Amino acid sequence: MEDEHIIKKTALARKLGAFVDLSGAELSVLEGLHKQRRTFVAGCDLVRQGQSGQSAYILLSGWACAYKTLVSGQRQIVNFQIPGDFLGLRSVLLKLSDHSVEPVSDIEVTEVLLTDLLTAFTQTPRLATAIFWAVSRDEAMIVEHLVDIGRRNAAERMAHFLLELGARLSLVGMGSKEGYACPLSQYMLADALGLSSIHINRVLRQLREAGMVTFRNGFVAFQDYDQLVEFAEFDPVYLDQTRPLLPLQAAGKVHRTHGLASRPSIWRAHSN
Amino acid sequence: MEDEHIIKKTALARKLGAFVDLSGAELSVLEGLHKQRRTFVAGCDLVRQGQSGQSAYILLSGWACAYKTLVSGQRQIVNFQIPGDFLGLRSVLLKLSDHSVEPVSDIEVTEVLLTDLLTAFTQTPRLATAIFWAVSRDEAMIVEHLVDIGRRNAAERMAHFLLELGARLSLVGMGSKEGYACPLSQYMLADALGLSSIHINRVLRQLREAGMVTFRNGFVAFQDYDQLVEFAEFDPVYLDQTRPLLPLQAAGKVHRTHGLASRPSIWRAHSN
DNA sequence: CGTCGGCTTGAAGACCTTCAAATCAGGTGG
DNA sequence: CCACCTGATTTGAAGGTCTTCAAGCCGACG
Repeated sequence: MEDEHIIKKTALARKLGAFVDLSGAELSVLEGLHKQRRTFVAGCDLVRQGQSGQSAYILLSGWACAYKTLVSGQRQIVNFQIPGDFLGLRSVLLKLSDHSVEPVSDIEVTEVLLTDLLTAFTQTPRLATAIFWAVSRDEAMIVEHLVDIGRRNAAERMAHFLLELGARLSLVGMGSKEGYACPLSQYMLADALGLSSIHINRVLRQLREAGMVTFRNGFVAFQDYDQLVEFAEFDPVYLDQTRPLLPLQAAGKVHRTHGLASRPSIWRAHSN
Repeated sequence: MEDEHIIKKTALARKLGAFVDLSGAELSVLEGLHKQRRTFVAGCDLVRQGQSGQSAYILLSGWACAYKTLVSGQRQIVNFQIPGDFLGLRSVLLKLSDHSVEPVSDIEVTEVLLTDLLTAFTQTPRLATAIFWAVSRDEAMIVEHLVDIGRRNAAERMAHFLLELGARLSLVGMGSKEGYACPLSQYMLADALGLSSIHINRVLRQLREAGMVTFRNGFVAFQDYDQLVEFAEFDPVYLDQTRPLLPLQAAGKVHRTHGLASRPSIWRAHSN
């Protein structure tokens, strides 16, 4: 149990460690943020859209997702959280939470209080910076998700999504270039990617038959990682993981995008 | 000129004032964040995707947008900024900026330094909270944008978008329930809403002929505000403006969503 | 052994895109 | 002053991507 505790702590610390090396003192302040430990069952919301006074959590084990529902009953999954991620952080400052958070599998979390967070910021500036970085990175992932849905077709979208998850999981030691365990159903993928579950199924088959990636029995297996990266135009800069966590051969190629934004805007005009 | 300066300052202060009443001392710290004042011409990027060491700004006048470009040359506009909004805040903590920021019209900004921001946080906790709120609200808008693109059809998406802009502009005194001046071209709307510019045109006509809203000659005119709100399922909670800034008759109706998320998850299962 | 949730497949149709081209307003130079 | 040019808007027609409807399959579980 104590041993397990140490392992859990590593997820967030390891993630933040990718940004700054944290001292022992900073690590113990980080540890101090973890208050009450709680468990939630899959499908039972932690945070509810439209309610006030929600609290934030740090995810220790399992997967969760943030989503919004429309009056029509449709829902859109905004992002998925894996161990080491914050849950519901945005909703603590809004009078009413703008979204819900639901465990995908059974999860363990620790509650984190806004006041503790604010005092920690004044005490340990480097930790504060690291947490700001984590929040910015979360936002960058939502933005990339927006690009996914707005400008990529179903297959590219799926490919990009699976690659991003792989990269994130690798950072906390839960995945590799080979693949990872993934508890998501095709219905969840549909709600996340803005597609119908039927089309999700077809797209997965398409990627499998193309020999790029297989998603079956709760496991994502990359068959041709590099081809998939090229197909999805996956450029992990927005994940801000300096040293390529997956030792990519294609590292040089992957970064070809960087100069692109400095093209004169003529290049973009009237593109659609 | 000095008079103009006071007016500009009000945009951010007025926005934050919607969340907490700021004291004179806090307002002067806020004022102290404004460093060098700069001007940018429409179409000339302030922040460039893939570059490092970017700075953040506060927008004083004019409109800007944040966007990402794909290697295929397509682009996705993530959000639009109006006076009182931060520009490029997310990119200051990431080693490489994940997005670009471009002025839609000629704009005036003040640069804001990360170090100033951090020290201001330790000095004036209430101001810190107000700025966290503003950042959370910006994120909530991006999330709602994600829902727009993922789960609403073209007409609903456009309607929702125009209503959100109206609500935001009203908060800084640049719009009302009647309408507002809007410098966006149909190409920009297309890049923002994940549609083709041709379809944008058709959808605008559709909404105009339905008697709900007219967008012509750089001006958005709401013809039937309430009908548009209902059509778009526009629920401004995520903008977190407690007192309804536009005095809606439909206020009671608009908030009917709140209880929705507490439905058992059976209601959502297999919805698509 | 029957049922239930999740996955798979087919066929028809809706929504949106692409291609193509016309109109219109503003600005520029002859 | 007017012809010309450029960029933004508008409209039509054909086609593709994805959705919806419908139904069969499979493994898990009581």
